[in-house]
Amino acid sequence: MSFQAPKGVPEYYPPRSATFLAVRAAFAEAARRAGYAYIETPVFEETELFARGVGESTDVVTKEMYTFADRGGRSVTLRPEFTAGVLRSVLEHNLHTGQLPVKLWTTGPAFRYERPQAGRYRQLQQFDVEAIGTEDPAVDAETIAIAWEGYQALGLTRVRLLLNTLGCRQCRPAYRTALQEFLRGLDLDEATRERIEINPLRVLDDKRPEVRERVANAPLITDHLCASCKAHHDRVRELLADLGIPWEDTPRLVRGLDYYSRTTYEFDHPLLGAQSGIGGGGRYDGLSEDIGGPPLPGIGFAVGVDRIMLAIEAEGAEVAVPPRCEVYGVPLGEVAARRMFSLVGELRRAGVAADMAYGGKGLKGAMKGADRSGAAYAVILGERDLEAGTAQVKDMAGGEQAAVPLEEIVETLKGRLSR
RNA sequence: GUGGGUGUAGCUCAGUUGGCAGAGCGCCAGGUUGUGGUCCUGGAUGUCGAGGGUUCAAGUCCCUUCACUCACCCCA
Repeated sequence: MSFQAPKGVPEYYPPRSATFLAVRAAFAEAARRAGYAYIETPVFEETELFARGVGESTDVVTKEMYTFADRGGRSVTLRPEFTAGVLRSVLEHNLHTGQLPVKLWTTGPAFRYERPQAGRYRQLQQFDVEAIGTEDPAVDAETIAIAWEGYQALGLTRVRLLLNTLGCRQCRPAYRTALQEFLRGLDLDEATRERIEINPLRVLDDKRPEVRERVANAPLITDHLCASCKAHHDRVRELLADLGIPWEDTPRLVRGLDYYSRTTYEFDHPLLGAQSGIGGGGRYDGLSEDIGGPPLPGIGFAVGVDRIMLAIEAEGAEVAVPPRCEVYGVPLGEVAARRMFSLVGELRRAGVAADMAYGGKGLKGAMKGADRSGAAYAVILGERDLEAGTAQVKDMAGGEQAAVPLEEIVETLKGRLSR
């Protein structure tokens, strides 16, 4: 076969795909319980939305977007993240004119044209939560708690929450100037010197040891916060403490998208290698105005489903998945196969996960299928059984087998499975 | 965009100074014609990534190319 999946696009197929769905379900359940409703937004949007929403100076916009002209000549872009599209949809459909905050979740693929590596893909799967229309720090803590609950539900024990604040339009400019003045005095390479002028905060986040050393004494945002940002940040931390969620104050944590303000956070996993961020989010109080909307504060996060899969596998966490098959039918001969087909249908309508051997397999092959299906029970139906009006119900784990009248099979199996 | 590593069976990988293409797992069949797993026996499957070169002879050496992968950068 000469075709292969596009570069940097992970695929999930059985049995791993069951875990993929379970990851989404764990976060969806946490969001639902917190009063968040589902929103479905487009996978692509007008290019301009992302350019203005994500920020012209970000790497995501300048070199990572999947942008193309459609047949009508419009420039469209596959979403590199969710927030801009969700906010656009909220504004377009006037969801913000009702009671606030508007609390939403969504999930699906996002796209960034990057060189792939472990945990970094060109098509990445995210689970996204947004709370739009309030500055209440309780909602900052609530979104963090939803992500935290998701990780807990999946059995992940090594997740770290890194917390920071980036200040607001009042206090950040002065800090930014102070930081730039400090950084300009350092001996740094060309690319880094350019970043000092474009986005100086990101220099703090550099991974190279020699750079880390040089910026060790850089001024920190936490020393330059205005009174309201400081109060906001303190309250978020108090509420996290109330919920029993542990965090690490990380004053150097910077996020790559321009719209963040005040609360920013990242979830990190120590077993993942270079791409260790398994989720991240923050407040975006100016974003609505950036894309032409009214003043409308918001906060949200996205978690990376691909990286969570890697974290689950790295930790060896056992994620519960629903059974694929509880009862497996083993028919012998064509007449029995036809009867078995309707019996399997009855079982399914009764809520039992049921499958059967197809293709006229022999007993041995069909039993092998029963074994591999993971079913707790096999139902064997041959000519002798048909004549007697019964089928053999076999307990796959113990091996015991007994004849059960065909009319009683569904009830018998439902009873045994519920134990 | 920059740098490193790796391409051999469905999967994970051995393959010596250049000399018959291999193992484990998986798959199929039989042992057991109405019974799976465990066990035993047997079997099938290869463009050695691709193209070119050196050589009596290339999986092995040389060149080119493609793919995958890890890291920088950046981010979920």
